[in-house]
Amino acid sequence: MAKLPAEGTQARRFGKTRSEQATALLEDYAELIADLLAGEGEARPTDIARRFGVSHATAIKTISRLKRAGLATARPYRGVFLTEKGHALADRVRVRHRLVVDLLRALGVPTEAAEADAEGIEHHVSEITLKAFAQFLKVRG
Amino acid sequence: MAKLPAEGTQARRFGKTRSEQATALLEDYAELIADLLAGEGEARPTDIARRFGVSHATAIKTISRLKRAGLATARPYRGVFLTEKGHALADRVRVRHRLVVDLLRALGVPTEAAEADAEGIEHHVSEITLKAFAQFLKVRG
DNA sequence: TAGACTATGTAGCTTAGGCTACACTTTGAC
DNA sequence: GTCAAAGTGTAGCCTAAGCTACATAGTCTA
Repeated sequence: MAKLPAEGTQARRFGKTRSEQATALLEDYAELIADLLAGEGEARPTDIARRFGVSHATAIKTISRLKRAGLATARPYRGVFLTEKGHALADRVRVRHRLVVDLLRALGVPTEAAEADAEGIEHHVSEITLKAFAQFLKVRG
Repeated sequence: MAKLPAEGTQARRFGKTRSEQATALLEDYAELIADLLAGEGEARPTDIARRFGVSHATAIKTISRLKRAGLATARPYRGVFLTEKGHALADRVRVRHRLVVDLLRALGVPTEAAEADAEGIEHHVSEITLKAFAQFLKVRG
């Protein structure tokens, strides 16, 4: 913020409302599930929970939200799968993640830190900023 | 994420836990309150609510959390003030925000978008990444 | 000084994301 | 085929962040 918007400007670009934060989590889940499906052939709640460092109950609850959002399907004891919409989201997220990590590394951030920070940053990068990142990486080689 | 951590790696660098998100909001509040105090001489709940685009009730509740966290003081109908700790936090946040915005602009992101994205990004930038940003800006002039 | 308007505060509801505790399936080893 | 271990699911709790509705306090003007 730093600069006070003039009276009445109705500043609204603040700290990512609840729903935006919720979306970020669904994005992470979609991405991880896609990775698990690609790498292991299946995505089980317990694995998901372990990777995120949360309890399996928490993972299951979030998976329910994924289902409600039309991003995933799951049958009891049969693992989680992504819908077409879920796969599309995962793909977009993966690309974006890659770009953010590459940019950070290009700026001299060590790989470890770049990967870690990208997890948080990526959800807040707009399309226009993403374009700028890509352009910078291209020009800079 | 993209790369699956080897079995047992206990990947934990994920989507900013609840408490980290909560911290981000307190940071935003501290920064805004500091701005209001500096610019207007006082920080009233209604102004804070308006700037964040939330109801005054929500703002008051968050102000209570600031108090509990030892970042602010407030007496009924007498506005909000920052403790020393709160001021220190606000200063750190301001510096970090500036750096992120400057970096984005240096990468070619338009000012508007840079300001907007920085609001979300800044809370996820580690010290080491911040250093890299500063270094890049210095070198690049 | 009385009202009226604005600001402030409180209560109670919702959703999200976390947890633990407990119950029920599957699976794999005898 | 049984049984134990591992995985899965459910219930119920907590905090945070949002809301609306309502009640109370300050302030300003006629």
